Amino acid sequence: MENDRADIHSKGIPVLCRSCEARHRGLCGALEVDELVELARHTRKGKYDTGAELSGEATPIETYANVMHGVVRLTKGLPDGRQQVVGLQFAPDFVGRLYGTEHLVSAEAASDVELCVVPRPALEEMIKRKPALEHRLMQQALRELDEARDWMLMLGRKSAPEKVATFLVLIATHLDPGAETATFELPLTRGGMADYLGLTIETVSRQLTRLKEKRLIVLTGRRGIIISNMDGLRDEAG
Amino acid sequence: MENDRADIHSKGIPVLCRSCEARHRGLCGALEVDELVELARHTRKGKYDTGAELSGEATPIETYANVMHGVVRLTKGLPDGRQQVVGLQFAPDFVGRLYGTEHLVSAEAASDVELCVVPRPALEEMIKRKPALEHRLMQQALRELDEARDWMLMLGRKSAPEKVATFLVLIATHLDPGAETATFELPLTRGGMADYLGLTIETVSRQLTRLKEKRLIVLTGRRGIIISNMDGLRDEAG
DNA sequence: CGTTTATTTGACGCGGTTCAATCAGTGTGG
DNA sequence: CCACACTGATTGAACCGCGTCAAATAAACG
Repeated sequence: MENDRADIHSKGIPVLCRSCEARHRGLCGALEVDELVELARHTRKGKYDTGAELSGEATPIETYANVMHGVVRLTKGLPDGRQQVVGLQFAPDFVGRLYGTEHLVSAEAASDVELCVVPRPALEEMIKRKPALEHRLMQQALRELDEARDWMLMLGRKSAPEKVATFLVLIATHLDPGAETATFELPLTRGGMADYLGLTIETVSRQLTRLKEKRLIVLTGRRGIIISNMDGLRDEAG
Repeated sequence: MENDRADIHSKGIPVLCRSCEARHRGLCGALEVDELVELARHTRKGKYDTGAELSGEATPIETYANVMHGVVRLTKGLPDGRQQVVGLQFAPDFVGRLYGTEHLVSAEAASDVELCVVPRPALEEMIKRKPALEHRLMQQALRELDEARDWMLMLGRKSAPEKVATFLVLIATHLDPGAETATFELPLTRGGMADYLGLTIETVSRQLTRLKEKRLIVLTGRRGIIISNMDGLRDEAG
């Protein structure tokens, strides 16, 4: 219903695109209706269960995608199995290394995920004809670079307590900027957080109980969390 | 002389641009001669001594720049003084956060540096008229993002010995890919390396002497280094 | 040369990993 | 509906890598 109202002038918009955030805030917002139709001829919707691997490190790039729903986790691994999360992509983010020949990261579904998948040549050809597309992708790439650098500061210089607090503030801010309190489900398991923060599962767990004992957060079940004192948490984040 | 030969068909090319790498491998390679002339009307050459601050964190962005000579170090800091290097820019890299409102990193001259400085509006306006410019900048942004993610893996998951070895291999590869031996000056002090690797000066120093005792490298004076066994070093890098 | 600054080296302690055991939540089959 | 297994999370104890503090050494510079 809500969507119908919003799309009242949307005659001709592909069904697939009707409820896709990428059309508004994401990549496809740069397209006119006829261009959207053309691009949509090449795209398909892909559903993936939690944990599914979307693309492996060092495999050839055949498709790009937009996240329609869920969270995609980008990781890099060392030969001995150690791994590091290097990116989290939410709707309507673009996923894939534009102009690359092979994947430099592995992408997996951190939750149940829906993607809008487009073959590499189709998108690249459209970009050539439509610089505004590249402009959008540029904006996202620059934003990701900003995030990556914040993240590097955290990985290189923050202590374990600071890292965990930083992570919680980050997620909470992502959901509702400026709130003093927040209740939500963590998008990652303890192991996922550990890989994100460059810590071990045990250390993450210990830091969470420490914050709990300080009454800054409440842990509800496996994934649930209530941040009861955001400012206090921000102090912990350093 | 060499340059004259290369520029034999370069009638009309601005003096400033004659010997600039950015014209060939960098940003300005996307421009026709007349466009180059136009852009050059807005640019100025800036010289900075080692250690000079080019732009501070959280200051407004008024100019962009291309590195003509030397190395620019990008860092982020924590309130208490801890800092982390988040990027190293060599000629002919572009420096500055395109479309940003304020600097998110601090930029300083890691060596004596020459920049080609262009005011923000001049470049942004030219980009609008010339999508190929944005394409070049996109390529660099994506490359930097790739590097940033490698770096995150290193910061988050590698041990101090691995970090130092990784750094040496990286620099050596940058200078001469595929060589089994290399002699060069380190582009950073011990402190610089520490900030890059997320370590302390002392740890960096200890790891270097450890590699020296393993006969993988030879240290000559303060900055000089000879890598005598690149493969051995690669093993150490994990 | 003497001074200054960068680097090396040593001693020590803490933070975070490792290894191991327990606990809690979720699902399954009897 | 409960017993059981399974996976993820917590907790504890021991270890050790790296940071911290302090002192010695070496290189650069006037």
